[in-house]
Amino acid sequence: MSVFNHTLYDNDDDDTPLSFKRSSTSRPPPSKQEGSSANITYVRNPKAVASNQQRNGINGASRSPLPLKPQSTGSNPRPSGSVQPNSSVERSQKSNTVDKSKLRRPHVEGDKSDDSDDDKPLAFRKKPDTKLKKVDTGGENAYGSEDDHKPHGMNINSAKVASNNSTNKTVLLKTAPLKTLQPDDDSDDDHKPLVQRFNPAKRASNNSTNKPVLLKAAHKIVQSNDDSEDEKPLASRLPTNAAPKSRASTSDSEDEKPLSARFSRGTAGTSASISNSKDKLPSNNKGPNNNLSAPRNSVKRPSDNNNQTSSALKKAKSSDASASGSVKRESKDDDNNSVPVERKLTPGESSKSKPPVKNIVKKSPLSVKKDNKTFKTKTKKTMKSSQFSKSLRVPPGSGGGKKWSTLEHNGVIFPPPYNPHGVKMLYNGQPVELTPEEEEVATMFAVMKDTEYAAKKTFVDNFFGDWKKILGKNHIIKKFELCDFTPIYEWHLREKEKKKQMTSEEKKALKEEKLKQEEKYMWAVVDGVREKVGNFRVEPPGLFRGRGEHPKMGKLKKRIRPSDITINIGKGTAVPECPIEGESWKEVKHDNTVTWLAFWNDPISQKDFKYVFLAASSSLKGQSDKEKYEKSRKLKDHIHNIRVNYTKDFKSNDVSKKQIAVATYLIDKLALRAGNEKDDDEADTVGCCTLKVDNVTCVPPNKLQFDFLGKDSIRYFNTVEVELPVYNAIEEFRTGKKDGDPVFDKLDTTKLNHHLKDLMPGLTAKVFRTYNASITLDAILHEETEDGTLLEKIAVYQRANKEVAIICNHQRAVSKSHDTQMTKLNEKIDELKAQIDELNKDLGKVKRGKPLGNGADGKPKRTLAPEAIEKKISQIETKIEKMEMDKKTKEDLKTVALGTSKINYLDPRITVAWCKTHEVPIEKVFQQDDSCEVWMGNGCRAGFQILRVLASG
DNA sequence: TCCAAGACTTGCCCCTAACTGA
DNA sequence: TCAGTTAGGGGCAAGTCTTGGA
Repeated sequence: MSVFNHTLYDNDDDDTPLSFKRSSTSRPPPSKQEGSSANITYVRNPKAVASNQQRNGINGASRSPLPLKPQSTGSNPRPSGSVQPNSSVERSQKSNTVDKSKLRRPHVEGDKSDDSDDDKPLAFRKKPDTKLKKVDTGGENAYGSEDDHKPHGMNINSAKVASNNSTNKTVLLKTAPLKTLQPDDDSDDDHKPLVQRFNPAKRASNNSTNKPVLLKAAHKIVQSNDDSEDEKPLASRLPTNAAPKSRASTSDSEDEKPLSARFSRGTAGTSASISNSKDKLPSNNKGPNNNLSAPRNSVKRPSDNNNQTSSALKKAKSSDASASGSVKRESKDDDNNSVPVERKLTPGESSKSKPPVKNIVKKSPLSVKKDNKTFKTKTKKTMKSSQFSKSLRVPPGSGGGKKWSTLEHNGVIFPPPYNPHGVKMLYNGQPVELTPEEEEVATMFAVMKDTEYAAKKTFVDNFFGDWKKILGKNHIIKKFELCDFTPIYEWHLREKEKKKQMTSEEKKALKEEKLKQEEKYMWAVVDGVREKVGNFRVEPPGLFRGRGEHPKMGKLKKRIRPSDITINIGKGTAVPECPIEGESWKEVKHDNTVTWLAFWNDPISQKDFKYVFLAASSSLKGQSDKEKYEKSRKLKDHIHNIRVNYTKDFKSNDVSKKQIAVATYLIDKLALRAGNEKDDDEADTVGCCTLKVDNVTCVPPNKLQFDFLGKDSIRYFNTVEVELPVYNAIEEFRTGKKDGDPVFDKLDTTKLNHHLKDLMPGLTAKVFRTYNASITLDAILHEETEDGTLLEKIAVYQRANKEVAIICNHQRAVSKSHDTQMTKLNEKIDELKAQIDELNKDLGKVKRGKPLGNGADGKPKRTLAPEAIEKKISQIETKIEKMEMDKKTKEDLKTVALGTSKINYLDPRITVAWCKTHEVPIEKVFQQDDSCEVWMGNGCRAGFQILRVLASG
């Protein structure tokens, strides 16, 4: 049965019916969409429609409570001096302007039902009223906006935005008080995600301007003057939608630039900030992992019985006794009851005989003390601190609810023991005899010879320190400088080559053998349903590859043994047999309040754990995702009040309040992460709450330049125009502090989230990211999809996906073959152009009745009719056009990682609705997973699971 | 209330199978 | 058919956020 006919949402946790509705005037949705009320309906709700109808003017700004700040005017939104096309990348990008015409843009029609920008992605808030055609159903979209949800802050003059197209643009994020909203006010910006606050049309045309920057901490310093967009953080590229022409334009108004553009540019040019930032590396520089030629698992170890039980290992959970008993090293008697999980149920069987998955999140009356206690506490807290006390639901993953009733699995599989190769490394020019254990670690380092890690002092020092412990005090090897790992490295290369040279039959046989060994570990049975296990393989030993400037990089990750591992299994279910003879699990638990199947302490950081969970396609994960997106969707009902609230507090005399307000503003508008405190033994990265004085620069009159290393040491560099009170507040927070001091000294994520929960139950900082990402997708799809070819529609989706990735600053390293590919494309295009020139000459000759002469091969050319030659020319021109498009897409996306946002941030219901409305086969967007027998597969863990969970109900 | 443990989610890169075009 | 390209899965690091104990 088609997914579309399923009730996608039961909304049991929602007071209102799903309102991700949408209609399309141009193309009525297939009748099947209009199923029973039980079926999901992606239709705009009447209310939203009404509000849209109130819109007037092309500029959505008309409704905005606060007029957008006078940003630059004119058609050339490009901020002056913002972009400095110094880098080759930037130059190339400029030359490769995107043919935005390929992307359908919405007509500016007054029919847009919902004008509230609050419901739109930030980037779009500024957008004029590119009205999207209302879908026939007139329902609201997934994050459908309602009048009362309109944003009041961050409004950007859409007109101005529209004119923006330059790459370096500052974003004006205004927060206007709600009260200022007027019926006709176009200030949709407040309700829209940042990206959307800009003119979509412009955005569309601006794609080319957005250039990715992948700057990892580990990289080399980026030249401050380098304006290559590639070297700029994605954030800086936000909605720079400058149409090609606008690029040329010289408007200096940063205000008219899309958020993304606002960041790096204006200031980007200012090298000072760049150079100051830690380790800013050119985008070309790959992360530390680049160039790793050695297979991670290539290093093996002798199967000695080092029972290095880590006494230091901490207990996973002290209280789990509640929901489940904890049994240390359960006797093997239990094993007798075990029947291999994989044999117990086939997918088909399981679904027939087992309880519906949807029940798993229900709190079981049988839950133990812990559950009760947790629940009580939660209730108390909620009632006490939140006006939304009615919502007491325990979120999945919070540890408070029963996650399953029965759980069976076969444990984990260990990497094979190390197999010594016997190749001797050199020390001081002399071959050295190493024991297998010593050789194993030496090999771990040797295979990383051509990676960036090998050149890092921290990495080398940590490796050598740990290796020396194994070598012992009396070993001949004393100094790293005298070590020559080349022989081992060369052996490794030979092994790699051998593997490469294997015939496909040999490879296939190996693969099958591996599959055979792993099959039993791949599946678990949860409440009678066979589910895939995610990471059932225990991590092999190796050298820790921390990202950025991680102080522990290079340290030895010791081999994990059964005695390090705690197993979680259903009570009364056979305990998985320990796969290593003579050894046993550290502990066996029966905790049904958690979803992990096993865990061990992280060998690098003993206080952390490594868990074995079910795969992303499992019901548990799906349910969790569903709740995540529901929470995000609910935010739209609160976003207006939240914005009013924090806008009010910008000028509060209470510094704590003021800091919460400003931080919330930044998280809302810039999709920053919360920014938890970090230990000294972690890479020095920050998020919103942990921003340091030197991470934010005030650029008069009201711009803020952010330059910091965020998660994974990815650089966030963005210059954004903010409301004056925010600017003033940041200036105030920085006053009297020195570099390295926290900007928000009265704030941490706990306080911030506590405050957010008062505004909406379950609201935390990260929900804003999901909200803005999904609403951005929704808005772009809604506004830019028009009738057209399938390819054109998919291009719109990809563009939307890209916008989200830019908002979230999801970057990737430029692929090693990028330059080669571009060169080849250029050569091909040149070649085709030459062919056209030749054909044009031939055409002239033919028309004049002259002979064509000989071709390049020396043979006489075949005479063709003029029509035939013209047809040929036309075909080649089409080909060139396509190649130019490919080239541009490649360049545009070379540093943008689309996958992360697609998997983690985009509410799949929006995609489903869009596909359904516009007749796009879902598999064009999400890979089908046959094993799951559902149209939406692993490519979208959320989508798949949501549908699966709901379908099961 | 604070803080660390604990339990997840998010995120980037590598590898490889599948796809594409010559 | 084959080489080059793309996209998804796997791996594992690095975040967020809740819980529970002192």
